[in-house]
Amino acid sequence: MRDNVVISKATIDRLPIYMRTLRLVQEEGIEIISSEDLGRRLAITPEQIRKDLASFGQFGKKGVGYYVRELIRNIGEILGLNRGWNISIIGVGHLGWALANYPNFMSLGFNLQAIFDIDPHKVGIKVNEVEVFHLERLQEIVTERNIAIGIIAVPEIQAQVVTDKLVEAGIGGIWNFAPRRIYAPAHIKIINEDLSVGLTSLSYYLTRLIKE
Amino acid sequence: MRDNVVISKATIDRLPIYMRTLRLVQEEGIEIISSEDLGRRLAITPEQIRKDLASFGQFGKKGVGYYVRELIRNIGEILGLNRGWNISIIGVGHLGWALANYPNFMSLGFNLQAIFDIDPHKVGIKVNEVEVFHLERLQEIVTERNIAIGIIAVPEIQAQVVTDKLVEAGIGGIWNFAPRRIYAPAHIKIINEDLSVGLTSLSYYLTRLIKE
DNA sequence: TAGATTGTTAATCGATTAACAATC
DNA sequence: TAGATTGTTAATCGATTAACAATC
Repeated sequence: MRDNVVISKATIDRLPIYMRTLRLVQEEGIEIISSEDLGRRLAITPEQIRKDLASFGQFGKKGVGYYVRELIRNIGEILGLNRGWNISIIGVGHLGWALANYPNFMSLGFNLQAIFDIDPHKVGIKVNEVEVFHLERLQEIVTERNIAIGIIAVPEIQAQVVTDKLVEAGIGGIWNFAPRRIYAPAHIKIINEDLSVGLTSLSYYLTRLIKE
Repeated sequence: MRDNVVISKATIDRLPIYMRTLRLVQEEGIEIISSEDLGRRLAITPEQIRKDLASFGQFGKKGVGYYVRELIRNIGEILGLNRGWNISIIGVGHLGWALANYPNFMSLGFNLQAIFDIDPHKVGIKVNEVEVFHLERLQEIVTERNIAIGIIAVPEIQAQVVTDKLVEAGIGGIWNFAPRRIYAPAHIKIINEDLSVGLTSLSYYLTRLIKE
């Protein structure tokens, strides 16, 4: 990455989309793609794509385009997907269960190492071949298995307690599905995934579409 | 809303967050709140909150603040949550199952009216008291029950076929969980919820945190 | 009335789009 | 070489922040 250039969150959020599409492109046997063609597939302007990529380096060839294989490798490198992050899910409710079975995480380079819950009926079972541990053992397992990311899938009311435990256990980042703000020290990166926002904004747009 | 003022997507996406927090505030028995106090709870600047709200009308009282009850009603009105939208889920995999059991939708004013799948083992069962119908009956049930929103929770490969059926059935909006772009006529509102984006961007930030 | 807080206008900041020189 | 397409700089657009008059 270029020195002292801050990359916008908007750019970071587009990189996974580029990655996903480039993989499809690769499966189609296409070896070189222009920003024009990629943009058409993504409904993103070619200028935007070139700008995003150029903020990390020169990945394309003028007059030619981008080598798909190489670009996938480069974006993977930028996103740190080749690091094989170990992750864990806290909470085996419906959502935790679904996340544990989400097929795309592994193909992106994440390894689900452990699941935690406090329900004695759940502790000890396996979900998608991953063991469910009692939350008491969080610190121990996180250290032992070098887990960097905690996914919070517990009820809202327990989200902060779990956050505190994750921080104490030395986690680096949290992906929070509880619909509330959680507090953690500044060096912990938090991504909030509030499912009610999407549906509610849909309601907003439909109201306007149908009213007018 | 003020005439010919386009409201930014960023503003729309903050309204559900305001709503959620105002409800908590209300439960605490607080009747009046200033943009300052609300901002502190949300980690959003008070100016931002006032600007967002002011784009829809004058909901506050100068020198006083916002009446919580009234503001909740007003935001609900703006978002169209009082319309009692009928919604449906397509696909009873792990994710569809989790969404059918998501507790927050109903409290936001959405009624899950039907679930669809093609698996004969799933057709006829009930998930969270809602019946699973065969996808063949989509058109019929959508019309009959006045369903406005379809939630796509099918595998990637089937997302476009399901989209086409939803459009044909006369749905107004689609909430898409399949990690790919779906195509629909311009009058259909689509919200994409790509779960891999959040985790991948977390990987990006951790890479930088841990490297430097 | 005095203090507090909104709503709005102006200033700043950031992100996207346009244009084009560089070059494969 | 001629055509194509990147990478980068400049122009535009949009969103956030600052400032303050209005007023409860």
